Amino acid sequence: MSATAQSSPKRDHLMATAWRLFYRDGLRAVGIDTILGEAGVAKMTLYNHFASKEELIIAILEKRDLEFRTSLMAQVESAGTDPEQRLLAVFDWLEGWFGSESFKGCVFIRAVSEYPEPTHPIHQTAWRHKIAVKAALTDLCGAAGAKDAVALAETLSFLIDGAIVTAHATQTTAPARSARITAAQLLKLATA
Amino acid sequence: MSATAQSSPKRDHLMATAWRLFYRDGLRAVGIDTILGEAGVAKMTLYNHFASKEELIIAILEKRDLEFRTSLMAQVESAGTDPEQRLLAVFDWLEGWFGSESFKGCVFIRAVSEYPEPTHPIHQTAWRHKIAVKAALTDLCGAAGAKDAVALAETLSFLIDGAIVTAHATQTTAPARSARITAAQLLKLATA
DNA sequence: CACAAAATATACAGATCTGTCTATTTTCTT
DNA sequence: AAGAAAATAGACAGATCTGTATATTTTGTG
Repeated sequence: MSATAQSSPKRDHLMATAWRLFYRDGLRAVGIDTILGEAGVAKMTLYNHFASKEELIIAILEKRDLEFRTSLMAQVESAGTDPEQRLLAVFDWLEGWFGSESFKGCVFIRAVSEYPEPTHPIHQTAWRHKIAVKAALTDLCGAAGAKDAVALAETLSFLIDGAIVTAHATQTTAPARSARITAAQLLKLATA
Repeated sequence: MSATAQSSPKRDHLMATAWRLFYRDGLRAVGIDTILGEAGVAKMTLYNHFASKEELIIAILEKRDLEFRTSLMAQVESAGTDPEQRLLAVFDWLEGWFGSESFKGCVFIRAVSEYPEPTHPIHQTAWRHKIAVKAALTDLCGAAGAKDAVALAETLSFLIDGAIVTAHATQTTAPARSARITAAQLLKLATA
């Protein structure tokens, strides 16, 4: 068995189960044995696919990053061609996410929180997601005519992360609407 | 010994040591034995002052909430009487915090992240801090003439939380400046 | 000094943690 | 069907975790 194989039914199933438990309860809170029991997979199968729990977590975070951004950009595309509507579609997407059954905040913020040392591989992997999202926002801001797209994208990133944390703790979708209204105001200011 | 005693040299020392380690490494990452070893205190002393690790964490969070808000409001007071300057002083305070030696983000966001279930006592205690800060912001927004002080305070809360997470992961103070500029813009909009 | 409260050391329980090892069985490919 | 690859069960190591029990020593106060 090659430890570098990137896909296999067992590996995928393991990652799916681990993802569900990690997201629900926390990265440190969930032990390997719990994941294996829930997935119905032998311990050696896990360690043949991943060198350690840490590498399992990193693989899951990278997978989630792709899924997250793919889903988000799909909503942006579905918003049509108007640049402002495309940017605001991000917040509509947030609203849907906040309202989903198992919503428990942002796993990347939570990973950064659980592994607070910025040099830690998990911390760095999680933060790369935020950088990628900010890059996408920068494109949308630029397309919408913002004079300083980088600055607006950073501000919207703050707004989004704050809204996510609040939506998590309060179990409401309202933060998405508040953030959307503010985003529209800020875009107007940034293009004036 | 009364388990409800609210202060004693040993108890204070234990809380100070635990706070330092919890904040540096995470709540779940730090074990009781590590705290006791670092503090040079016997295990039974801890359990005579706190019913459990969970109660120790809650006591620390409540103490930090008070210290945090006291420090923040002191900076607001030092900004004088101009309502706009008082509100913006919050962001100057953030900048100083972000630049401090041991800055590792917001322990309350991190506690919410580590205990993601909203009904968990630690989660709830941490979130009460955010509610209290938002209440203080609402006062400042109202004094500054915001038409909808509650809405502006919520938006500024998002902005602040996002800036904190970014400052943590990037180890920079710049997010405080960015957030300050945006806050000034939003205040202007909210009073127009 | 004498008494009471607080803190101590130490051992212990029982669970849990990540990761390894081995031997067997299943599954897939040719 | 035969051989290779993957997955299995299960024991095991060694550390760590929270919390308890007990007996002793220190500390503070009258």
